[in-house]
Amino acid sequence: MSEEKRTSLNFVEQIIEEHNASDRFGQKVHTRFPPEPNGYLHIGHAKSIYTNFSLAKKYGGKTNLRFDDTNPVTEDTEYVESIQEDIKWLGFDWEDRLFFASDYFEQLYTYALDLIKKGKAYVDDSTAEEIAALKGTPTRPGEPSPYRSRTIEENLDLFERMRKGEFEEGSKVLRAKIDMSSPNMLLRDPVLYRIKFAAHHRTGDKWCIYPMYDMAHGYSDSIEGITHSVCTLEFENHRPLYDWLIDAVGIHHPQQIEFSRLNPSYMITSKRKLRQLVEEGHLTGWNDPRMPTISGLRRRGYTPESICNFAEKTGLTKRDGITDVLLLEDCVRQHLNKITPRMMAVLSPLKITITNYPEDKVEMMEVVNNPEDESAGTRELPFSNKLYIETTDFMEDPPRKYFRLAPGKVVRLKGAYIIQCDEVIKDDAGEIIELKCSYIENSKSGEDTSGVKAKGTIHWVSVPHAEEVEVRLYDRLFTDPTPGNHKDEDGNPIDFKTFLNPESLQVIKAQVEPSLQNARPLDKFQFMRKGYFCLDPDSTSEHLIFNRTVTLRDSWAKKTKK
RNA sequence: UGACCCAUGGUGUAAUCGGCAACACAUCUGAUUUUGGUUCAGACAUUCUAGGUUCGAGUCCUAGUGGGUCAACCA
Repeated sequence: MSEEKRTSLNFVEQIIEEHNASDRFGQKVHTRFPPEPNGYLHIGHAKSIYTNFSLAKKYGGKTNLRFDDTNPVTEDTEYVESIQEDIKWLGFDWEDRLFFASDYFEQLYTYALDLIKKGKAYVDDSTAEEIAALKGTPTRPGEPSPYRSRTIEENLDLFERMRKGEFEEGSKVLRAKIDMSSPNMLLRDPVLYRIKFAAHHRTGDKWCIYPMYDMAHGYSDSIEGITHSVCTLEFENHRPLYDWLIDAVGIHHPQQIEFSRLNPSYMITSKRKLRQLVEEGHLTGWNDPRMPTISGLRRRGYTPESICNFAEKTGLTKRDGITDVLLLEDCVRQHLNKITPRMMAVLSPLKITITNYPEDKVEMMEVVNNPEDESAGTRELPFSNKLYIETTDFMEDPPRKYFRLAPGKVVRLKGAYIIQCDEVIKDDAGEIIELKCSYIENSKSGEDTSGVKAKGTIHWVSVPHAEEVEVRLYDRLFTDPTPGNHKDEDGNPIDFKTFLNPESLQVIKAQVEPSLQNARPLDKFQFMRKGYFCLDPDSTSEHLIFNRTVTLRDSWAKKTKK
């Protein structure tokens, strides 16, 4: 993981240090990650997880995992499990501090009674439409509900009966009594409890009233002794309500701090939209390697280290903007470059025959596994007179500065000999189907006395030893940097699916070196000169599937594109 | 036409008490290289605008401008 090289403090750390200086929380820092179990975690959550855990760690504190499970109709145990798996995979540990907002339902209920007794909450019989109508607009004040002036006794009675299930769903809510003319819409008597005859994934049928987010979140923070409740910018307007609710009851008061959410280009991080992609079958599932979900990135071949490094590098501020996805790709390349063994894999095979090499001879070539890591050692690679090279590594009529193979030209076979192309064989359609080459005998890698200079070095696989595997070449899911942010001429939002990249997945057959047979699910490799790949968990020993995580940087491709 | 928040290279961030605008990614040059990878060297900004305070302003003050969020019995 990235070492702490940052000397400056981000704005949250500055706030924490101010709190420490004034001793607001007794020098403690206790954070929490509060996902709602209604979907899979994505890269934006990864940043939040990283932020909360690393902030606490830096100041010697702890981080809780708390499921914000206050809406039984959308939440499910399936998500509770995947979320825990993802956080663990990222490398974070909540130890014994796994909580659920639903653990606090009884306590929350007594807070509600307390609010009622203090005249700060009331039961409203209005319909949702009536409440909305009286709420006003941002520029027009709201008006009080006809039920706003009920007596404390009546409110207490009604609320208790709400809990007992005496009223129909939607017929009554509990609202805070704050200020119907507040310029902050959230302070216009927000709904605190609603009636829902729905089974909860943990409390079953015990409750038929459920607290709303604002009711549950701050109080849960308080109950857990959270000091710094870090969330995203859209909760900024909720902070006055967060503060009001806690002060109204008079309990431990955490500080809510909002930062701008991560917004990588060419991605979408709306749970609703991601669900749509899955449900409409545009992808194979939540863990499709093109998904920005943690499970998708994992299957794509990303490492936790690279994701955390990305979270660190994007920083913590209150400005919102777009983070170039190239930064994420750089993070994963950086890590994979250090840890992956280099492998020979020919993705688009062209057969060559080395005419002056004995037909039945097989030489084992010793090659370095990872030039960035000497401890990775070496391995042996079979070499014979029939090889596959990359179709793109030969050109019959090459441009200037083309360092690869061409008629009459030489090229180094990585870890083996220098060869020269003598003859191009084509089929009836004029397609090149094979090359006849000759090798330079005393040019063997490591013991080259030939004096021949080859400008280029290419990768190869011995035909009789090659394994055919499936390779899935992934590209970005969208063709537009901000697929969710476009409007047509009339100002109507354009469906983000319009920008789906039709070439986000290309499935091919490749020829790879035999040692790849031993790969295990999610093992990561660099396919020489091609990119980083990892073994897909759907692979069987008869059918290996490799997912391309990311290509290598390719300055030649960049140059020739122009 | 309300409230809250934000504004520094193409992008994301940094700049202590007001003191030569720094880092990463991207882009472009060049060197090295048995991966056109890696590595190394170099290039790339009048800090949203206009006033003001000051010897000195990205930083402080005033007025603008631009952008984001808020009108679920979602979180």
